[in-house]
Amino acid sequence: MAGNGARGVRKTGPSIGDVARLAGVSAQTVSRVSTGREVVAPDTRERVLRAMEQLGYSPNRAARALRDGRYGSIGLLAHRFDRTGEALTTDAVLRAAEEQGYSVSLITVHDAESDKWEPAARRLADQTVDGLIIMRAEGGPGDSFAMRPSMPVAVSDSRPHGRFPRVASNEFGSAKDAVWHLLDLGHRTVHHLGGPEGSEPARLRAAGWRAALLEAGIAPPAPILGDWTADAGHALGRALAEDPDVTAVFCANDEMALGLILALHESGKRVPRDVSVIGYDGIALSRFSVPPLTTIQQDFPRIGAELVRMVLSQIGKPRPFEVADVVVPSELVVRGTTGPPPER
Amino acid sequence: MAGNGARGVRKTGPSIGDVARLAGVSAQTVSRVSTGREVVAPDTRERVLRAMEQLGYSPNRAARALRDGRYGSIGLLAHRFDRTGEALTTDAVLRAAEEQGYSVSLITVHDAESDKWEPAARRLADQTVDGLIIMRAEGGPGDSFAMRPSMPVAVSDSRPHGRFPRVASNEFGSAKDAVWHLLDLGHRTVHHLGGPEGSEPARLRAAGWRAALLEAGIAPPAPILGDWTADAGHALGRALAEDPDVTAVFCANDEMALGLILALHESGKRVPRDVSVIGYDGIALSRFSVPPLTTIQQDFPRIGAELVRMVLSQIGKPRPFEVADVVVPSELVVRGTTGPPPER
DNA sequence: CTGAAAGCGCTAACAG
DNA sequence: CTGTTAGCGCTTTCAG
Repeated sequence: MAGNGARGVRKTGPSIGDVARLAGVSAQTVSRVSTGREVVAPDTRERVLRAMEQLGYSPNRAARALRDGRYGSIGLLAHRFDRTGEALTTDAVLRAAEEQGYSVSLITVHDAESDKWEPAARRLADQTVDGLIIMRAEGGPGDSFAMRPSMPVAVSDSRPHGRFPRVASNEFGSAKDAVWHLLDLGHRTVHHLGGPEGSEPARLRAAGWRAALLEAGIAPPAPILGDWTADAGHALGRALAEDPDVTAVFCANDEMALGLILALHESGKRVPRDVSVIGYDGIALSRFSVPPLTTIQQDFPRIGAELVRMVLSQIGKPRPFEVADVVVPSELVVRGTTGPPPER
Repeated sequence: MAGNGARGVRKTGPSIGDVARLAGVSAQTVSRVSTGREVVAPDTRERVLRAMEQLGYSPNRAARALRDGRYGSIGLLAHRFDRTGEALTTDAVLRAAEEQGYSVSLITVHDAESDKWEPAARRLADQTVDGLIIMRAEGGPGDSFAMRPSMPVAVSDSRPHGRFPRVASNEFGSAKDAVWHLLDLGHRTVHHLGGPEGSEPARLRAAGWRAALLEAGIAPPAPILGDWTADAGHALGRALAEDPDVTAVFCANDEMALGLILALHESGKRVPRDVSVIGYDGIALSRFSVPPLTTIQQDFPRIGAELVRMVLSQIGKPRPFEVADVVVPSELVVRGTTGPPPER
């Protein structure tokens, strides 16, 4: 037979046609049973179900996606998924997505350098997703961020480009609250153990810290910048621990705060008697450090839910989307690592 | 025109045909440029690329998946993704998968009850994945676990059903090592703060604890069972903290250990002077507790990589698969929470 | 209530 | 080097 084409095509498993053949009906009838969207005679239905069972049939989702023009899946993009903030947001996104019948695909961008974002975005546009959530996009996405133009996007914790709707928490205000809490306790200044350059949350938290000090008429000391890890908090914390002027430190996240606390202990300083420490995020373990950590509690479940809502609300709608940002409140939780400064 | 069919079909974006039309070539030539698997004349190539750029074309993956019979994606199934162990494994799986050109789809089973596993599995068989990794499958999958028969599966930390290849760490042996470390320090017995019933890792860790005590001729005290959270460790730890016979506790994970340590502090007990504590997992924060936690360090990156390797090695191969289990070593890391028992 | 046809977008094979 | 053809599996429309 000449030019019969389509050689090399691979079959996945039993198809709707196989079931139809076995049940002695047409493929459409199998489809009707499968989707349940149309009426089928009870005995026909039975026969089809038995055939499905027997063959271990399950519908081919690629075919369905091709036909429907949608995948039923959203992509979640981040540098990594093993840090607490990302893990909590991921879990929340997953739950919210599943509630809406969507699955979640993970995509990493290995490096914070913005040149690496473009290939990632290209891979992404290729991805089998109907929408995209960009989580904690440090260093990116830059303006070169190429994206399938019709792809719905929601962004968390990133620089506003005016291009994508964002979910953010009131980091600036919460950071100010944290610093004011320390000033109200009587500290003459507050040091800052910040997040890395290029990170938008790090920038906002530092800005809030600086603003509170300036409001109080205090010249902000030079901040120390870490990479969010407890390791960095510990290593950089040594310098802070040796400095007798340091009586209060506002940290950009809980992990660094916990690293700092260990460094303080190793230097013979007591928390909070000698030095007060505040973290940021409210990770589960912050409640169980010794003493329990005073921190800014973020509402990760709500952040995840809002991100999903934002992306899904864009699907099928024509651009321009409504790009209103959503602010999810976060608030200071005073626990055991903050107190008045030591008496001179 | 009669019976022309296919109404209601949705287009996703610019297709290969649109590009072909604009560039004045055939669809196949566009495909050739897109895949790069065949030679195309340089000027034709240029024209096609320009057309792609202009239309914002990116290939429709559903169509490609349908044709190729593969999705380029693996599914990762768990109860939750926000706990440290899961988050670390997830991150490792993602990296390993990406290295092999696969993306990762997350699927949750909300409840540990095994009746909930079946719908999840059904959803899964439907999923656009070429293989499946089941991570920390507490309470399941039971024998009723229905699965597309040809679906490659790898399982972590679960009961061996002899049906799926597994990646496991030597939990029994490591737990024994931990308990022997405490006995060697002079403790007369070791208590156990265990994981929930129905969890295979919890069962193995408890078994190792029991075995070590029996080897030493000590009758194991009744274990206390928690749900892996620091909260549980803290709440259940109160009883342990009040019991004067308790001088050493082996905990089934780090979070519970940290909760217990806080409870001990609140009762005025010092760690390790009054009570020694060992955790399990080696989460990042275990190094930074005060004092740093003695624990069993798991090699999460390697576990993730092995899981991916196992699943991918099955793809395209006929059953029965080689179902050899892989054991990833874990080992005791002695830090600051263990010491000799207090003198009487 | 059921069957036939058609096409979503892609690419392997073949024929120029 | 490029075009034609066919079909992966599914579901909507139309005709019976």
